[in-house]
Amino acid sequence: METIQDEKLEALKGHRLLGVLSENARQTLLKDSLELEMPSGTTLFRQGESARFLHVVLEGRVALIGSSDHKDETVVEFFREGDVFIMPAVVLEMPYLMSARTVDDSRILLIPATPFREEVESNAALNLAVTHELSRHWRLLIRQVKDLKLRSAPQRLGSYLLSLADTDQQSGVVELPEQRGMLARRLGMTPENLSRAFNRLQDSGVRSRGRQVMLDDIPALREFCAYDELV
Amino acid sequence: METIQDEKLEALKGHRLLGVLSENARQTLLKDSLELEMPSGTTLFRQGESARFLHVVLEGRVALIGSSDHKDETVVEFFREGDVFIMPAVVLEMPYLMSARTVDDSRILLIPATPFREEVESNAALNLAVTHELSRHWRLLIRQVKDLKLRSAPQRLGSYLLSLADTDQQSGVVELPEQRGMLARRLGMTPENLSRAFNRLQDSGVRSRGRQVMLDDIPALREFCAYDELV
DNA sequence: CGGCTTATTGACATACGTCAACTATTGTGG
DNA sequence: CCACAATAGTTGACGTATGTCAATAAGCCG
Repeated sequence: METIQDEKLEALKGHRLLGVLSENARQTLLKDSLELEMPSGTTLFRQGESARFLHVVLEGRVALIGSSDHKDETVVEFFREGDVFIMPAVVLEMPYLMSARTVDDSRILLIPATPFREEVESNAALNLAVTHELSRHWRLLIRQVKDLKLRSAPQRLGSYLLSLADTDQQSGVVELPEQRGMLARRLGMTPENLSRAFNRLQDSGVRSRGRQVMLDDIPALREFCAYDELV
Repeated sequence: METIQDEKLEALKGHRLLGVLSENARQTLLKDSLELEMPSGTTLFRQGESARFLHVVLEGRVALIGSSDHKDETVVEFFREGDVFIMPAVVLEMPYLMSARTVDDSRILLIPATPFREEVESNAALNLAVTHELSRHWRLLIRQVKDLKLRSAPQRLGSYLLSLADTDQQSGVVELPEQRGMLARRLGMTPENLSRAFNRLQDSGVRSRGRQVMLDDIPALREFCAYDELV
């Protein structure tokens, strides 16, 4: 836990959100920010806590985890390097709806909620960037809801694989960015069922070895998944 | 199809989003807006079309409908009087991810996308209101994703009923705002399964006659649903 | 009142979850 | 670098929730 360094500040210049700030504003905003370096599996905050920090993934990977009765858990979404998460809770000063846990060794930037909120309120450029970011996030979730309601487990897996691939090609290789168990929960199924989903996709030219997944017939896979081009 | 009248403009003064505009700005923005009055079942736009209008429900009720292969359809969300929908597509100038259909006789205000976007970019108060609205919408969807991934069909129905009720009370009566078939799709199940979900909830004190639903034991229902207070 | 739509019920099919055993992979200390 | 433990993933057997189809019943509207 340390205050953010100048050189690291530099790297944020090109950031979707923080990059729109002036050098000065960025410095002021980040003055009280923290940078945490933590191993895979660390819990950053828990569902129900009040939103004290806006989080930015500097390195690594984070899962947002929803739980109902303290027993069942699911992964709502992953965020990776450069992604900002939990902004709606920060903007609305509401408690987190989910917990967050690193799924890789990660560096996370924590920006205190209040100064961030104040900056959004007074800085039009930042506010506009926030609007765009929130809009993108909304559309990601919409796709997920449609996925859950309209597609079977193997189709959800196939769509996910396609989202990692260059779908203009006939074939390709993708690398799973997360462990299968986590991926299963993100896709709304059990690890066992994820295995079976991989098996079912063999007919559509999907082979996997470790984290490498070979897509030998992308058109067939798209057909099978009723894959939806809209982004 | 007619240009919006002055008296109707008046009613928007108290609106979450449009109410933050100055009289002048509101007039300018709404000058080219349209007000449609249409029966239940009208399609407002289709998934994949480019976003030409921001939509505001003045009266009635609208369903956002997601479809995959032109055969299967689901309801992603309902919007009611006062709600604004499809803002992310408008802000990002992206195609709609869903279709929209009235589920009641409705009056809808259509605000042309480009002037709205320009107003957001130049008007800090509006932009801030947009940020709040997007944040609220995000959190609604998060709750839905958690629902779909963590709860059974009867639990989802129960949670939905609780969201309509005053949960501080011991019991209450709620009115279903939509037809059961539509509600079933919103909750991610078939109409047949919705019927069965109602039956299963009888043990938790739920009786329904027509659109009236009596909740006789709200604490028991909350317990059964693992209902989540976070809003 | 009759005809149309919507909701319910029953019988059945299927997808998915669960549990347990087994296998593969990863990480660690000798 | 190996051996072994710990963890993660797979497979099979089985149970359950939910979807499907068809028949019936209930609302709704002219």
